[in-house]
Amino acid sequence: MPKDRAPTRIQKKNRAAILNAALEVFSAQGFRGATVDEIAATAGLSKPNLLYYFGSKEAIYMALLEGQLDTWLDPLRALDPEGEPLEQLLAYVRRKMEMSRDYPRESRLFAHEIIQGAPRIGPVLASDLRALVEDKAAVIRDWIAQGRIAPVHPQHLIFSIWSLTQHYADFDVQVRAVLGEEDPFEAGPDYVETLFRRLLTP
Amino acid sequence: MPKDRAPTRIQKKNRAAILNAALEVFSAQGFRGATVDEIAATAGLSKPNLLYYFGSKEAIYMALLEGQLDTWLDPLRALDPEGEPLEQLLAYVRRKMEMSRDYPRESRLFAHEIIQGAPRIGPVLASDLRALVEDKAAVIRDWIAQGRIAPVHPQHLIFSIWSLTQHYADFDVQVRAVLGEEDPFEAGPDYVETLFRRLLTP
DNA sequence: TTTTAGTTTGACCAGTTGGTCAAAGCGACG
DNA sequence: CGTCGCTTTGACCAACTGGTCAAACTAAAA
Repeated sequence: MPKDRAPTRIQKKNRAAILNAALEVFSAQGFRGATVDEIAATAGLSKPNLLYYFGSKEAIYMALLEGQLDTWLDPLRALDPEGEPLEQLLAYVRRKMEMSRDYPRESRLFAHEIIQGAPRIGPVLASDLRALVEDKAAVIRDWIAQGRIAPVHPQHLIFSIWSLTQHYADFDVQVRAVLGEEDPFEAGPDYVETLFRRLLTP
Repeated sequence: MPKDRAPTRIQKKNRAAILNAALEVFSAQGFRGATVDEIAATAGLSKPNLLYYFGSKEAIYMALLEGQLDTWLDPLRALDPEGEPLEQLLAYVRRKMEMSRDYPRESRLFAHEIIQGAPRIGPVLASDLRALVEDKAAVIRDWIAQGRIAPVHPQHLIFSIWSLTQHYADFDVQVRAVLGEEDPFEAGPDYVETLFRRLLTP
């Protein structure tokens, strides 16, 4: 393993390649379904070489999850208490929908982890995620109190945004199987936006 | 393995125990994460004994998926073209919500399978599921044409019902982590029903 | 061109896992 | 009670998997 100096050019390149390969494999197979060999092959490295950069399968997985967590949470963080309520919420919905379209692997990575009971990321959910959601829920409650959006349960509103948007990434095969030729992202974003507009318009 | 006669009393009991144990384990760990040993232990049998009833891990899994598929689809099948549109759709939503509360393991079993790209159940999705959804989509289109519910994309409507309701089963840990003490099924069903009522009321 | 630090790999290992098999155990019927 | 077919299991195996290690190799500083 490299010293704790500034990372080499090679280190940067290989770490990035490994994390990308790991995202590919973990998001498709889950933690247990993935093999170190497959990740190494996808990254174009030998297994021992991969383990030279990340000490264990677990270490790769954790680095990946942690690295992706912010990307995951940023759109919600961006919800602006000072903005126009409906516009803010619909922007969040739209952003999540784009992420499902453009970064489905990231979504599936978390989906795998959470369905299995979040054995590794559970604590973060109960602390960071919960705090963030509570914070934004307060904002939503204010908006409701001011009569600027229709009254809804804030947390469940957020759940519904997550579930509706991430469904298009996590259950992609099913969605496509049902739609056949039609691209899910043709009518999907409009449908979802309309849904929340009708729900939230006072 | 037993002959092809009528199943013995013991056969019935053990097959049922195995399928229940398999549901427990597969729904928590996914196909690859589950081990035959663990399923056998959960069922209270030795591994060779379990494999006496189901020839392979794959066979248990397939039997489980196929056996559960109807339970899975029945609520949608029950959507009555002759009924009152909004009432029919909300009844479907309510039913799915109850299933998420009462049978979360079944929901997670399918969630695992589909997130991984439906490697074993894919064909069924593209044939049976697609046909059923197309059938019900036609009914919904009629209702819309008659002005009895608001105009929405029928398939995406169905996706949204699936995603919203199943979210409470599949992402249970996350939902509970965010809500803390509050039971998800306290406000959840009302929230979801309101959402669809506002969306669909013409 | 040395030297040194960082990089890569073939060979190997121990634990796990799906699956087999012969032999022993057991229930029910004549 | 004895037999016959279903049931159960201990012992075992081959393949796979995460991880180790010493030795070979390479980039780049001295």
